[in-house]
Amino acid sequence: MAETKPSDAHHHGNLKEALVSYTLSAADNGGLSDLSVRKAARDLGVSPGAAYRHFPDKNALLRTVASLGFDALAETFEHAVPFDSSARDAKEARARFVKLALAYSDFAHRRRELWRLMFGPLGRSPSLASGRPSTYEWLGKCLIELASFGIIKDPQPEDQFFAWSAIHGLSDLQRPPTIADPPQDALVERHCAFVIAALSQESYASRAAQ
Amino acid sequence: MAETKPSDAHHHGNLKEALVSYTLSAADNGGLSDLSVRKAARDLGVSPGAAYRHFPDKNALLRTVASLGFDALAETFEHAVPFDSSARDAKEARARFVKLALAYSDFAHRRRELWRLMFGPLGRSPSLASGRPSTYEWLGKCLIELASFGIIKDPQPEDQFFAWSAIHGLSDLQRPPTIADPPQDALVERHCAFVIAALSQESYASRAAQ
DNA sequence: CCTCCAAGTAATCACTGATTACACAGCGAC
DNA sequence: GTCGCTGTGTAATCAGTGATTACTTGGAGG
Repeated sequence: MAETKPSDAHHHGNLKEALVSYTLSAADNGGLSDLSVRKAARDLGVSPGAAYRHFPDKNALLRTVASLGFDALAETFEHAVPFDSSARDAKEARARFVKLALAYSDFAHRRRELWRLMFGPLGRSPSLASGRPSTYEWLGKCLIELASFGIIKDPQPEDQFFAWSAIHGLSDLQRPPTIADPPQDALVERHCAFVIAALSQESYASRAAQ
Repeated sequence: MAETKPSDAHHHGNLKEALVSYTLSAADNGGLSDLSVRKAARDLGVSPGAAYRHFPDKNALLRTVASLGFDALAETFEHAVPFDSSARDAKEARARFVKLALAYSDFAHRRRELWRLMFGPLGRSPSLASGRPSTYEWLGKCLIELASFGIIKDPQPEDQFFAWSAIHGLSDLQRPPTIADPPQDALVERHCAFVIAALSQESYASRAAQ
């Protein structure tokens, strides 16, 4: 049970953490595609097989890193829009929503490879560890705030998903094909305005269902 | 210049095409991740090195396949919403828009690995060959139709990009985290309604700019 | 007919993911 | 203390991979 002990234990110390942070920094330096377990071990001054004491295979390592990616994203959210605080007026509610979207889009842009890993076939572990609220919950909170000031109607689950989709899609595509290098922040703000516009309408759902 | 000749030439014949279609079918059978040039060559009854006469490296093959993916997507569009026909009334314009979104989302769902390849780091070649209109142009046409019946306002480039983002994000995420197995078509329709709602508002852009 | 060149082969390099048998430190039990 | 056990790392090895090279082949064109 010495796994949680962060000091150097006997041979290398905390290899597991070292491998993870190595991979993480590889992702942030554009070197994820040519990351190999062996190179990581080499750079960490350890034999190739050692890594397999901590991860059953390479994908397990990548999955762990993807999971940490979600933690990092939550941290970004927390910095941009503290989860425990609340907007005091309509303008601030709007601003918080935009800030959240900006944080998401920025993350996707700055940490592209990590982001791809997170939403690639190895990621997708819904909410994951760390006790932090998930993107989805964070977004939900912002929407409820917007609703509380009458900016949008009461958010249903599908509204929340729509908002997420729109922001996620924007972050994935990053730029319209027709414009080379758009002012990123303005683009995100514009999209937020669209989302708010959509969610401020009377319920299409009930109208269509009848 | 025998490269365009589709008949069997002398040794294997059209290896290039065979490699491409092998890769394509691998992608459609969930075997893209363990595709290897050697295995492809083996299954095609050819030596490993032969492939490198036709593609400088593995990524080049994958890029070609990604490009074909965009062609296939355009074909799907053409089947769902023929590019040369037009809606005759508002209802049909709406229906065409929904059909386009459904085609997009269906493609992302049914041919997931190919789709991931297309929008992954190897894809992204904007519009590509085959002379077909791109997704972006197709969408633009649908929006213009919607506008022509007064359903939305005149589509600006940013409107078009917003619509694409929303549909793309939906297709990438596929389902809200809270719902296990949503009725896919209804979900897409709902999203389309949201997009239309957003684009039917007076221009937020000009209002914000002033 | 003969030459030339696209298209394939065989052999090889460096490297990778993964498994196995082994070594060794430090801990608690006795 | 020493015995043994478990966690952690090593060394060696296997099968498979992307890629390159030198060599062969077979059909089309002069």
